[in-house]
Amino acid sequence: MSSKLPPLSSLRVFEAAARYCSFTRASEELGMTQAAVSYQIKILEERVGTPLFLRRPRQVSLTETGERLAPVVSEAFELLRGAFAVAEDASQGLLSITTVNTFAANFLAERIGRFQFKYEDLAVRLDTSPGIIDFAREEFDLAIRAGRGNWPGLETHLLVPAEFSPMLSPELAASIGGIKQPSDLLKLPFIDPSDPWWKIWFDAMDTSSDELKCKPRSRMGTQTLEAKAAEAGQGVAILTPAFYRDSLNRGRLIQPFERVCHDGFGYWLVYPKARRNVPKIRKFRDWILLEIKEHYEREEIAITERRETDAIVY
Amino acid sequence: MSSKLPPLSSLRVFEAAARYCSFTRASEELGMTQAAVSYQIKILEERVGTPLFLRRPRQVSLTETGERLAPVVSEAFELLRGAFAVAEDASQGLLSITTVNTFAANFLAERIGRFQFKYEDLAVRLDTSPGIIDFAREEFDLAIRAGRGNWPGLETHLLVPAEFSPMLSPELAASIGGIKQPSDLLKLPFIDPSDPWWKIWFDAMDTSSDELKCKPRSRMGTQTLEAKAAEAGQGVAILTPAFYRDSLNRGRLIQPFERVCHDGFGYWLVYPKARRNVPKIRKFRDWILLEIKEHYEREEIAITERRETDAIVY
DNA sequence: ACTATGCATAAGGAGATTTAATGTATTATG
DNA sequence: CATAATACATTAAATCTCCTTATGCATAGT
Repeated sequence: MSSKLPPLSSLRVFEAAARYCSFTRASEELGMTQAAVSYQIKILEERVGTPLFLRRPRQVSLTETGERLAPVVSEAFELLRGAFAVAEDASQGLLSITTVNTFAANFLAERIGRFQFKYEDLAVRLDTSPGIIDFAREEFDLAIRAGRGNWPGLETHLLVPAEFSPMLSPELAASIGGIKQPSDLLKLPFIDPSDPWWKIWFDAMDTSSDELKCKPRSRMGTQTLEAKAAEAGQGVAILTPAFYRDSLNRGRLIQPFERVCHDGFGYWLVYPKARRNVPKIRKFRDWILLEIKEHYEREEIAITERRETDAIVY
Repeated sequence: MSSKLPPLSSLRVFEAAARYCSFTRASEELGMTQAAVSYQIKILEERVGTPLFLRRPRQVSLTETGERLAPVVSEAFELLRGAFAVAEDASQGLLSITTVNTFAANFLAERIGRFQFKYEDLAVRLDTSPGIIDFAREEFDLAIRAGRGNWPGLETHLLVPAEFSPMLSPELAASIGGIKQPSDLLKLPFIDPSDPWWKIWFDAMDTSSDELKCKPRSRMGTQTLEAKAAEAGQGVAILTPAFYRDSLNRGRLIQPFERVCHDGFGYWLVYPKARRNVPKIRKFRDWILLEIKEHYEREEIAITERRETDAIVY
């Protein structure tokens, strides 16, 4: 199918040497010594079976064969150069992120616009899917996943620790005269009584929760629906407060107890270690870590404010 | 002017791997191990900054970027393959020879046709020029030159030793009653009395030639004209018998004495040592050496025959 | 469950490539 | 005309790339 190609390294040298008609000049462009150029040309000439350059006194010139070869080699290299320049650009121009739904809905969706505004030449593809992701197997630059952050070979940044605390609508709380102590919650319906987080939280509050039977695994990632149900006053949910600051501030949900628990899980930004310095990856990483930082700074303030308000309400 | 190219060796590997969508298959085509392919692809991916293959369970497939790159890389390599195939063919298809005039006129001209007939796909360019030739500086495959055969870096084959002996037309010989002894020649005009060969020859025959004053350097390469003059009966010339076998056989010239001298000079086939195995060079070398061999075999016979004839004439 | 297939990785080494130093030839210069 | 400057060739030694061997891991097929 294909006659064997000459050594490719010698071709690159030939291309440059032919352009300049000078081994010395070519060696400068290629960042090597003149001796190396001379050597490579010799290799190529031996391979082709005929001289490619005529050694004139103070310059070399192409032989007939060299003259025919040079433009084709140049063209081929131009093709490659073009293709790779585009490929590198293109690969830098699209940032594809896969994220678990909870994080997308409660944090990323409302902020990603700012990222796109800041980096206008960077298109963002946002994919929402659960489960783990194998970067060797799927075309994503970044992933946001829930877990403990122990993924080998991947760079990880904790975005939001999966803290949790019971939440409910103010109306539901008022229906039983307010929530004064943890056991009050047990008078109300639970939106997902099987969530293991309940036990952890009640244990931390030294309150028995035997009547709830927990599932073995937490179901992080489905908080969005539970939150909607809680807002609608259908019961008490155990949620990650950081994701619902807005609802709390607007009074659509209340978090009756400051106490948050957490089980070591969290939402992580992950990507292959080897790609940590790819520009678009760096851009997103730096941006989101700053957003997170600011978010928590504002949350500090919000909590203090609510505490004061709550003191009035209850 | 040009963004740097990725390592070219990795491109060749990529091209094959993309064609097969299989590292193993590619490694077979390329004659290397699967590990080597894997390594090269990794290099390239790191260089481009993005994966080019998705590692699916039992096969790899191209990523979007890989998909865009593959056809361009293939095209570039196809270009190169084509160009070099042609160049190699072309460089094999034209044999260019530079030769000194004497040899061309007296030996090569009448035989080169047979070479061209034997190798019809080989065009021959015959250049007649004196002086030395620098293969690094001029586009010739072969040269035929007069000298002592001591050219460093060049492969040399002695074609015809520059032997010499006086020759003249039979008519001129008859005009003084035949040539019985060397001194008889001195009674006749010399076509080029300054040729240093005269002295060597007369010395070898123990005959004084003081009346001739020789130039310091022989003038090999201009024999053709002297021979013509001798045939026309204008005088005695000192010539290389091997070149005038035909004239001798036809009786247009006679060589009165068997004794030939030589001064170490000769006609040589020369070419760069490094190119000794280039097919067209090998073809010509083998062909001409055989022609020479046959020429001398026939000359042996001719000399014997002439000797018998001469015995009758004189 | 077991085998076969396909890719990844690590270590080691052969060979290719590059450099540094030097030589040769030619042109330019004082 | 001698000298300096330019450009390429050549050599040996150092370096580094690339390849192989050996091994591991995951998946698909039996």
